[in-house]
Amino acid sequence: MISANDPFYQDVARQLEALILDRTLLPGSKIPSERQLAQRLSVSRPVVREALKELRGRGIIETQRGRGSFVSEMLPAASDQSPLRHLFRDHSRAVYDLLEVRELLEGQSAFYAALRLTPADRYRISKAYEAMDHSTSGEIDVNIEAKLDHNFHQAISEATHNPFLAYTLRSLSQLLLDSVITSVNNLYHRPEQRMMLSAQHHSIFVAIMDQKPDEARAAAVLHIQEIRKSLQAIEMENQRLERAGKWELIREKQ
Amino acid sequence: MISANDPFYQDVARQLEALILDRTLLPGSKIPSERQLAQRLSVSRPVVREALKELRGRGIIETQRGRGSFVSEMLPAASDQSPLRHLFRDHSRAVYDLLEVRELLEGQSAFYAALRLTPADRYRISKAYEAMDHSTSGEIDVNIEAKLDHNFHQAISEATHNPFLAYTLRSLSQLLLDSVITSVNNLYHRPEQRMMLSAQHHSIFVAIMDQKPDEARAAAVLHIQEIRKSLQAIEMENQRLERAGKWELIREKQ
DNA sequence: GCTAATCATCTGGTATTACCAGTTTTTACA
DNA sequence: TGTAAAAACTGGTAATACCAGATGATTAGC
Repeated sequence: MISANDPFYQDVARQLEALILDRTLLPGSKIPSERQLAQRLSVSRPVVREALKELRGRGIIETQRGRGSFVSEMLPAASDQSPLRHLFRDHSRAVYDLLEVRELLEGQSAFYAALRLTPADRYRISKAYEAMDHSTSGEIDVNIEAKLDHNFHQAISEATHNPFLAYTLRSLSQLLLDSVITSVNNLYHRPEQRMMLSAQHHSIFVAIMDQKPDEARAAAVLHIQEIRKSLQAIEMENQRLERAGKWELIREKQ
Repeated sequence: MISANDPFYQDVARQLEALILDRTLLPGSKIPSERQLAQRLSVSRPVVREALKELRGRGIIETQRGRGSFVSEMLPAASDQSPLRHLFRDHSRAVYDLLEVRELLEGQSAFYAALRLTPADRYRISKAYEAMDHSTSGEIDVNIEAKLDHNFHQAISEATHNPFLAYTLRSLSQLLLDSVITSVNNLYHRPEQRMMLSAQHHSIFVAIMDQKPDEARAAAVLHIQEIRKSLQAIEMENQRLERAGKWELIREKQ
């Protein structure tokens, strides 16, 4: 129960938060009283109070004198992007919806980057492209490649000189980076997809460097579309495998 | 100092937060010790501790045993949209950058809404449109009209059935709603602009109801473009007035 | 039997005191 | 002058007592 390094109040806060986030404690529901929690968790009441204040500061509980503490009806962000994370986690088609928005924004991002390119942008995008290219031609480390891919796109979005566009894209693409869903990341394991991604990054890069906005947009849109198609192909393949697995099960029962 | 209704710990947290947010206490800087704060604010140390835990839960301070409490180097969101707010506040061309992104997303939002319209969507969008239309034809209350405008656009974005798109648009447009910069809101005060906005909302509405995606997109894009043009016109007018003001000043000095 | 008032118990909120564990500063000694 | 130890500082924990608001149970009055 008690972590060796962290203060008790942080442990308690963490435990309570876990109960809330995994829906053991539902929004609106009452949290046990401070005295009860202190007794059950074998800590003093001030420790519980401090833990509850931390959760309150995070906005995930509300407390009222005389009534008790309750899980907030609306659970707000644990971080900036937590509403987005929530959407991503709970939504079975999330990755496709996300790609739909990204297609639009990445296309426009590439368009404006090509249009507004400064020497500093040129340098930054080149550096990011080279790092990614260098990584692509070497040994596969999916996490690093995904991150460098992300960095390349971010350099582009920053070259738009529209901070809202850059911020929005960063928020959305960060979801894929951080995701426990590895389907997108798994594209890097497949040689044909990996080469495709690499070629498309090259097309985007060249169009931006040559300052051809329409070509840059088209290349970026195609890039996301190809990712989507690849994911769909992988998904269908997984469904075929799954159906085959079910058939094997039924057959063994006869 | 002490609010009549709130617990002391909330008052203390609020006061400290204000010092941090108005940059009296800079990121990375040390916060006075618990004992000092307790003494200076004439509260007990547990009250201070609880206040600090609340701030810690908000992510705006960090505490370490033996060292003290410090303002976080990276100040995270006080709310979901706080990074966006930061961009908006600090960026002199913010409203135009924001409109640039909105133009893209609103266009696509209208496109998908027209494409994917369900009966429930139809109902919701109609209700939002009627509320707005009804308000437009009556007495001017800018805040209400802006909010109803926002609701109309939100109903459309929800009809896309892409939660990421809906969320992103909501975040961005909420900035304008909440903004202390009232230039967009001031459009409602001008009869010709108000009528223009109303007509454009009508075009968007009709195109979506008739399920014409391309028309819906074009109408939505035009809508944002017109807002931008109006703002630019108001800005130029303000600059002419400002220059005239300066001339008057110089003339009086002679 | 029903309603209102009172009381008991519960809840979070505040204060005091004592002590512990980690960090930093000061002092003493070689 | 440098190093080690002691003192002072920091946040962390626990216990105790009491206060203020909320809720539920009981009692009294009609």
